[in-house]
Amino acid sequence: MAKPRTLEPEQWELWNSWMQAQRLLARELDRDLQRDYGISKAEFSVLVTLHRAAEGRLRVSELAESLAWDKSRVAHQLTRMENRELVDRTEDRSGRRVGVGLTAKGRSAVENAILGHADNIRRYFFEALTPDQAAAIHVWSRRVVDRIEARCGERADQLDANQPIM
Amino acid sequence: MAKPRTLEPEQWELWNSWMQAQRLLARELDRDLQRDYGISKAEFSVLVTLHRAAEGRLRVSELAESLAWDKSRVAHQLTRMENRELVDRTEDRSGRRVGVGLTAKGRSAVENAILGHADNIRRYFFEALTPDQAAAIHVWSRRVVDRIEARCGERADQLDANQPIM
DNA sequence: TGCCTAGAGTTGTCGCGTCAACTTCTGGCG
DNA sequence: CGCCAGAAGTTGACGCGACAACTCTAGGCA
Repeated sequence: MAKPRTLEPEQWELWNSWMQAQRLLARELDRDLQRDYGISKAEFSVLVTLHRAAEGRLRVSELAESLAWDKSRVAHQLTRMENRELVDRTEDRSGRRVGVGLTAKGRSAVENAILGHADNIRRYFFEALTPDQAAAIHVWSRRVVDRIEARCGERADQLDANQPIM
Repeated sequence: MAKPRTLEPEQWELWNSWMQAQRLLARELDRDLQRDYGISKAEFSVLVTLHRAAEGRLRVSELAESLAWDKSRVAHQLTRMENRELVDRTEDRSGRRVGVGLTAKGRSAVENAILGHADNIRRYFFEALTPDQAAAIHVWSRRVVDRIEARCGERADQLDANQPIM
């Protein structure tokens, strides 16, 4: 018996409902954050990371590392957020950008949003979950991440798992 | 004891690894599809849906229904894919667009991609999964979808779960 | 007949995310 | 010192996804 060349129907069923769950969940959390606090989940991720940085000010590369985001993604996100005055970038005397911090507006946004967002995660994610389901998902998630990062390793990529938040 | 206002550390841990798994998985599948078959997962979804439609030709609204996508999303996707000559739109005599079908190029792309994609799903998703984890995830996914769709129902939205594929 | 509403489909705009290319700085080594 | 590799950061281009606004048409009904 060679490996089956396609998935079994019940595997497709699982795959589809998982994809669906994942998509709806992300969309719902994003919408709620937008509606209730006026920020997106990408913005929220950046704001939280800055907020819990001890010094309150990070370099782009530290943000990228901490979020496990590509540095160019961080740069684009920061220019959008700088336009919205949620963060500010500081420059050294030569004009080189060298640090990112919260503005007053950014700080209050994240401090307002964080509890509501946690509530939403609990409501949509955890309240649909029994403890053994939680355990199963946790084990499996880590294994998926490990396997993919192992494959990335073959390509000499590096992605430290750190704190993705969203 | 009121409800806790934030998540427990182990809940954050689970949440983070789940989000991470979900993101890496989607990205990896997308990259593989792109590299091996030259199509994105959005394109793949559309092609598969058209491919398994009995008549081989669908209306935009049927595609949207079947994919559980917004109709405007479908329209945008189709114009990109029409430019790449993966699909073609047929018009009635008044020039109104009235049907979408596969081109020869689209058909061969999807027929090549489908087995490889199923393999990738198996490799990344199912091989990291024990049967009881699979069951747990399946139950939970459906519950998440139900809960969110119930909430959407309150807003008089409709989203028939049908066949999301990716 | 003429109106009028509901649905189908498109378009524009914007934020997110990836990739590749580019500049500028920095540190090491001859 | 001068050079050069590599890291830090930005930019541009492009596809994806959501939302709102628009056109057009078919069907119903006076």
